[in-house]
Amino acid sequence: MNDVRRRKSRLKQPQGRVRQPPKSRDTRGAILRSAEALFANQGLHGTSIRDIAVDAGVPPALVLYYFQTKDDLYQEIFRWRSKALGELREERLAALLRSGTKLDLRQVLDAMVRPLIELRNEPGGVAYARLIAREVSDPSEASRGIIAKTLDPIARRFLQVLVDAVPDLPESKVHWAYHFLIASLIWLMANTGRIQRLSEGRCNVADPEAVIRETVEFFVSGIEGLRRG
Amino acid sequence: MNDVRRRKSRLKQPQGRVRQPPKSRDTRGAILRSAEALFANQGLHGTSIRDIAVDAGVPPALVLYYFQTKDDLYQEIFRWRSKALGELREERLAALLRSGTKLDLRQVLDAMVRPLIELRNEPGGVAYARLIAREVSDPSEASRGIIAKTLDPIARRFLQVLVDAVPDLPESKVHWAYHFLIASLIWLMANTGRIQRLSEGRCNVADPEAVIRETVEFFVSGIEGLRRG
DNA sequence: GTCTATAGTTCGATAGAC
DNA sequence: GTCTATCGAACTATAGAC
Repeated sequence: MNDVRRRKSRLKQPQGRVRQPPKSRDTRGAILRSAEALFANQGLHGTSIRDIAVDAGVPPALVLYYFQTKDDLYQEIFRWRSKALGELREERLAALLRSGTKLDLRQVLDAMVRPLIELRNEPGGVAYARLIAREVSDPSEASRGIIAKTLDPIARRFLQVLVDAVPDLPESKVHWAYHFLIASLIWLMANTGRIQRLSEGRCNVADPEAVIRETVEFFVSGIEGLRRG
Repeated sequence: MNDVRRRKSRLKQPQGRVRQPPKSRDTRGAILRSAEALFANQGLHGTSIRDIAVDAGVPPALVLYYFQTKDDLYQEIFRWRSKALGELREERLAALLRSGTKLDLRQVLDAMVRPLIELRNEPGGVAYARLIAREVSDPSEASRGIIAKTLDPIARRFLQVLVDAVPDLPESKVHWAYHFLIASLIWLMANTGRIQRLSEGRCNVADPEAVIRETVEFFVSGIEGLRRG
């Protein structure tokens, strides 16, 4: 008894103490951040617990003290990160729906694109974006269910808003356009350096505003073009 | 002496025999095909030599008899497959340039899209497409150099043809459009099932002709739309 | 909470019989 | 060419001292 498995209690941190000392050197956070960066760049199977421990500056056993298994750690990164991003995206979507009956295509696309591209402006955001891109592109991700839980619900709602924003276009066309946009966002989030390499600087991938502008502009153009027939 | 490392000689197969018997049960090919499928679905690090051996129905030692290391096997898949695909794409590109001075945007995009989507029509093509998508999306692929060697050269030439086909559009806009198209192709090649899931059948991903038609149509629309300003 | 030490497994790769 | 057997290293995870 006194089972090792009950670790949910640690979610409310110091627990037996009302006020923690100078900030006890956030070990759990350090592990999460190291894991995120390494998983993003080398993948789940390409990263060992030792890699993470070394990067975080802790012994390997401590990694499994905070997160019971490697897979739990992997999942926890998404639980940890997806909350803020999900809420931001919900907010943008709600703002769209609040703004009256007339849905502006450009605004819809901006609301879809901006939160994902602006991930890079926050610490660790580049790694998290890359991790999402990796997970959503992995044919074997279904068993983990991360995408189905964190991304699919809001994706469906954006998709519906997009359909409503272009009522005179057949639904299937809107769906295709949506998936081309999703693909482009994933590609931008993976950010492997190939765009920079092939475009030889003509595409300023480093500037988030430029990326958002070009992306929205192109997909507005594509969708509006389909409307005109 | 009698070094184990000189295996290049096996590239010209039976070697000491002018005519092989009934077709000696192509072991090397079976290993390549199993490896391709497993690497495509589970990744390089997610697949073990034992996995491959079991799938191919041979003992693990035989895998490393034909391919000296796991990484060599991985590389060899691309050397083996990329030849035919590369030549097909070169052909399409050459046909474009032969057809006179006036480059038709729709034909250029078709030449880019079709060979990659039609990969699925050949045996093992789905797995190879998925493998390309995985490799090109991996931030750590640079060390292997596979993309730089097999994909980048022809990508640059298609990019140039596309620029020439839309002379009245700023180069940077053409580059952005090109990368959005590449992203969409990668996403279609990865084929994780998410398009099918989110579109609930409205996008017929299973039909190659439909995929090509929708893709070319949308990107023609996007690029033509930008021209009109 | 943090650490050392290590159990138990699986890995890539090799040796050598046939 | 094909096989069995196995080495040494790396892996995930656990035990237990502090």
